[in-house]
Amino acid sequence: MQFLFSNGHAITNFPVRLIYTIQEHPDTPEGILNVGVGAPSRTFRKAVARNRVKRLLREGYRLEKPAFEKLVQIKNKQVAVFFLYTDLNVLTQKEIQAKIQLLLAKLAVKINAINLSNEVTT
RNA sequence: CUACAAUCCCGAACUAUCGUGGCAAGUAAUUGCCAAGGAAAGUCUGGACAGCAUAGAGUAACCUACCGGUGAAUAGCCGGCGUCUCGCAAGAGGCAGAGAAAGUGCCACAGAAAAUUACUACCUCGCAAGAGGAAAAGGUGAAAACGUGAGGUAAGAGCUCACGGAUAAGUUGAGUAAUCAAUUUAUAGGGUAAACCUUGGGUGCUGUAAUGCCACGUAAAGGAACGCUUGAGAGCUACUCGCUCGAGUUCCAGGGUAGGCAGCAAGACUUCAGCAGUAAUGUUGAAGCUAGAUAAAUGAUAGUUUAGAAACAGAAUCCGGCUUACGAGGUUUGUAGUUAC
RNA sequence: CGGGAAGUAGCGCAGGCCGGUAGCGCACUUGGUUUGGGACCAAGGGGUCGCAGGUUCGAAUCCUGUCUUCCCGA
Repeated sequence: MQFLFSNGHAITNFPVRLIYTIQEHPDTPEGILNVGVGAPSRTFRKAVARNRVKRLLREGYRLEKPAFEKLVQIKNKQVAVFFLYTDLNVLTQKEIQAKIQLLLAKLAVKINAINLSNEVTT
């Protein structure tokens, strides 16, 4: 967690903010994908609202998961991703899903780019 | 009928697809079962449970305050007594409901005076100034030394008497008791104890990140101060005395770890029915097993039912109570308005 | 899970222990000063003390409950 937040890069599609790190797969039995979701207690004071936002983010990721997971597997990377919700107004499930889809597409582009540059240097 | 306030009930169900946490079975794939609330909230309280302490004395601090019952316990609940407010009444609601006759303090402004009072007025003496008596009348104030009438007196006064009211103590009767009724005696002291305080009763301290066990790792090194029987420091948990232990203690800079298991889910348990009790509640029988995570689990989509599905809101050791928040519909009660008879 | 503090004028704070008159600074309004503005001088307006209930003759102050905000320990 600490490594992710201090060294990770961020992409924002308001109000969803995605923080990520990409590393070579270390050949450990740990998973290749580590995912978390968060809603700050400073914006959402009530526990019910925090849970609601986290569930929506989780659901949105779940629906977009299969394609993204396949890509990471092919490229043989270890990716850590954290979704943060930064606005007070809660959007509907469909809007959040669309935003997450866009974010993951951007991230996929970055993963491909890293792979290419690595191939060039080697 | 409408609006508002209070009161109690309820806090959606089902199907399909995908997904989350736990438990059980299985080598595994997988399958089956269970999965937030009436307040889970606030943390205002009472306990359970756990650890530490448990020679003693004194002081302080805190809590509590009509009676009986209930219950593990309580500042809860039920019933009663007293008292206050509202009301014509019936009745409804509130009460921190011991002591002001142990002591100290305070009572703005007004008023002569705010507690052993005397301005005007009254009476006696005196030409007057003044001295003495008395506390009825006036006015001020939230509050001015029991109220009415008669006697009495220089004028007056519970000074005396009659009736009535208040407080305290005693006796008799009713009641488990608080208390009530009757009666006798005494008293005349204004309020404030949610001012200090006094009296009766009670209270060890800390909290599940408690606590126990397992695993892993470092620095058992360095610097400073005090001390080693001429006693540093520690314990008896706020303090003092006293008692006991006692050779290390405290600080600085720096280093290491931040994992797991138990605690932790069958209980003052839930539902239904009977019985006892005015009630709170108790008891008997039957049936049931009903969350257990550790960044922290219940969601998404589509459809059906329904008059409607919208509010407040998410367990973290567990129970009892209190308080606060809350949609729609319904129950009961009150207030206001309108319409009809 | 446990402990504590605050709420008073548009803003920042006193007053609270020991009850009776709510005040200070900045800001605001008016007037003066200046050619004009700022600064300065003088005068003035504005709050019923977070909310509800109680004690008292009387409550910002005392007591109880409640709401909101903030801080601390592990």
